[in-house]
Amino acid sequence: MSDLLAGLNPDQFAAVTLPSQHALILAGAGSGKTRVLTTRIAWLIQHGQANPHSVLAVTFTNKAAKEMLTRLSAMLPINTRGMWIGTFHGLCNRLLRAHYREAGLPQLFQILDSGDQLSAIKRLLKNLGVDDEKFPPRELMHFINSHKEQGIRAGEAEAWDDWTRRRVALYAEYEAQCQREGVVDFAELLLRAYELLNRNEPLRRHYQTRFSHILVDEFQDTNKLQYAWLKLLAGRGPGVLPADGAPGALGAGQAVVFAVGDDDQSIYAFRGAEVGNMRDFEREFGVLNVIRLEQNYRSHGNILDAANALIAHNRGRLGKNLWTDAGAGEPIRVFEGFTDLDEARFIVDEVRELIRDGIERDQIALLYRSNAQSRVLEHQLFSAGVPYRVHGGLRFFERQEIKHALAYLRLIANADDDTAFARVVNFPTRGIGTRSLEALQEAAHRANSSLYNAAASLSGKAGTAVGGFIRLIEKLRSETAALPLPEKVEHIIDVSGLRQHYLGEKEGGERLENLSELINAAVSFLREDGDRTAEEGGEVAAFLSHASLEAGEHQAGAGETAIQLMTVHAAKGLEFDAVFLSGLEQGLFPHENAAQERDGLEEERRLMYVAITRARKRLYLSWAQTRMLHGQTRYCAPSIFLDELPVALLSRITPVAAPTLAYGRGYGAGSQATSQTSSSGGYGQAPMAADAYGGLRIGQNVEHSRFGQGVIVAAEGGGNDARVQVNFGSAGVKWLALAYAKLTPR
DNA sequence: CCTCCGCCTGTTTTT
DNA sequence: CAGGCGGAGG
Repeated sequence: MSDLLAGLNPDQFAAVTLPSQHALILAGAGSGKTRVLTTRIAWLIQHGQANPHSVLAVTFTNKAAKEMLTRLSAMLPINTRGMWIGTFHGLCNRLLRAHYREAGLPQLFQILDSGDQLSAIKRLLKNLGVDDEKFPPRELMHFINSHKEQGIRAGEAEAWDDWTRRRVALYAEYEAQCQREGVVDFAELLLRAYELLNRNEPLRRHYQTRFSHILVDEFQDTNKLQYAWLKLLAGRGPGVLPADGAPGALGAGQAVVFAVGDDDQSIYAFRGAEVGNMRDFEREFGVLNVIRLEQNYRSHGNILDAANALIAHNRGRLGKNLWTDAGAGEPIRVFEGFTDLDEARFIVDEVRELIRDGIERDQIALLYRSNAQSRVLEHQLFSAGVPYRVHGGLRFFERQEIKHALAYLRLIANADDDTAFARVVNFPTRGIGTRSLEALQEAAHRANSSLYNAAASLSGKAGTAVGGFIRLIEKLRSETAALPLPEKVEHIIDVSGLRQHYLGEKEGGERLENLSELINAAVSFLREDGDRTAEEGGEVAAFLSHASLEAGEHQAGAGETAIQLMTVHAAKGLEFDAVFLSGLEQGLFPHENAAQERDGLEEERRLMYVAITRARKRLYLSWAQTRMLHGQTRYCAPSIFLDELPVALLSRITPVAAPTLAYGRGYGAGSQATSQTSSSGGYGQAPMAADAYGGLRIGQNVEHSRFGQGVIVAAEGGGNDARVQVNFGSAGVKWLALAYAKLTPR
């Protein structure tokens, strides 16, 4: 226990052992952030400055929270259960479950994930007869969520035009619908918890007194509401500032806030994150201690130098320069492909080479800006027989068969949950079509009741299909009432007809497996989080929260080790021995849509910074002169980010064209870097890649989409600047840059 | 009620 | 190019 601090560098040591004052830790990529955070908690407890009960630590992802708990229990012989360590959403859920009455919610309120929220909005628009052309559900959802994330209720929202006035009205209707159904969306979870504490003084006092230390991970990703929530809990909210207000002074019922973040890794502005919270925090809390963790334990020097040089182009940074004593390492390899296919082939060739050299497959990552780019890479990996795993995409608890099964569970727990009702009232089909559903909606709307209640009172008449459904739900409710959770789930899958339905489906095999997996998930939930069930209103409610709040990434990906494919966003927080970053083209990375946004380019640059700093030993950057996008060929210029990297750190390993072409030399801009070329043959110095530019050479007949047939008469330049002179006969003689013009050999 | 066809629209994503 | 969604037809 006493060696808690062993092995910490001076800055880490200083951060961990800070006196009980607000602190901001600027933790660079790979600087041991999580370690500092957890050791700080352990140190506070060990030194009697806090007890486990009085610590609140908040993260953004379940993974980070879990990691913190694991490390903490390895450091201290304490029971981490019951400690308030979790995600913003998880902790708010906990708060609302404990005080559901005060928060104005039913005990078994359900959490809507984004898919549920979208269907709830669609249903609302339909009920109100609103034209969804004029009010696209997705847009409305964004409108509502961004208001909630700013802490703005429908009643307080500003409207400056008719359209917005209407949207505000719909926001209000949506709030009413959720309230009636007893459901809460993600943003609502935070806003409700905030309002609960803000309005209920005794409760606020209670928690302010209870938590003496608040620790925040990834502070740069907090939005306005999350920051306000933190201020409230820390006793810094409106009306609770100490009378003297001295900087850094702590009044009674105030907590010490220890915030860890990296402004250079702020990549979620598009969903409301405010980097400005870091500056505000420093000012509003009178932070006396700002500590920079700049020693990087992850990457070799060249990689770090590149990252530093790149991010230096951003303005208004808090300032930080990463360094390492690991040595310069290899140069960064830059590859320029003729097409996206060339690029993918190169990457897969290199990957195989790395594997042959003994690098573990799961230590190799293929990163890209947008998901659409994974396709070519996947195709090449597949043909080469290299096992790979794509991150992102559909998660376990988001699969339709899982959502269906859970909807039955939800409906049994809370009959007012119209989202759940609408999802399964006719699934598996039981003859309840659009007509009957519309009648139900109508009746429910008129009686201001839930669909379920409307259905129950309507179906009294005859042996209708709707009546059958109601009886099914009643039957399920009574039959499963006494069963433990996993058996409940199993019984529901059987009796609802879901199993039968998927048995009869051609492609139903995987879905059936997933349904069995759901039963397993219920078993392991009870085993791992069984202690949560009491405070959250029983097994079912706790399991349903778990399903909504933890999408269940861990369910997939077991088995053999594989190459990791993911977006740069998804790679944040991870590290790999070798990283390939592809698609470094203007319009793709930086993405063209970013240009429209305020400081969009800077956010893209931070994204690039995140990508670079994922690599430990080897980093590849690549781009393609032409790329298939949306079904047509795009001519691409290299990303400006490539120009922002010091040439001396780079080694160009672009295929050299046939010797007959003049531009076949001089790619290695960095002199000593050039000597270290790719380990796989075929690229680099040897002139063997004659067809790398599609077999172009002087005298070659080519075709151009606008100028028609022609013949290459001269060539000059290299890399991005490679140009050829083509005689198009009647269309004239033209110089064409290979980076832009598409020439097909004939 | 289900299925098929054609249109349309394509960032990033955790909770 | 592709997948998702909505409308029309069986």
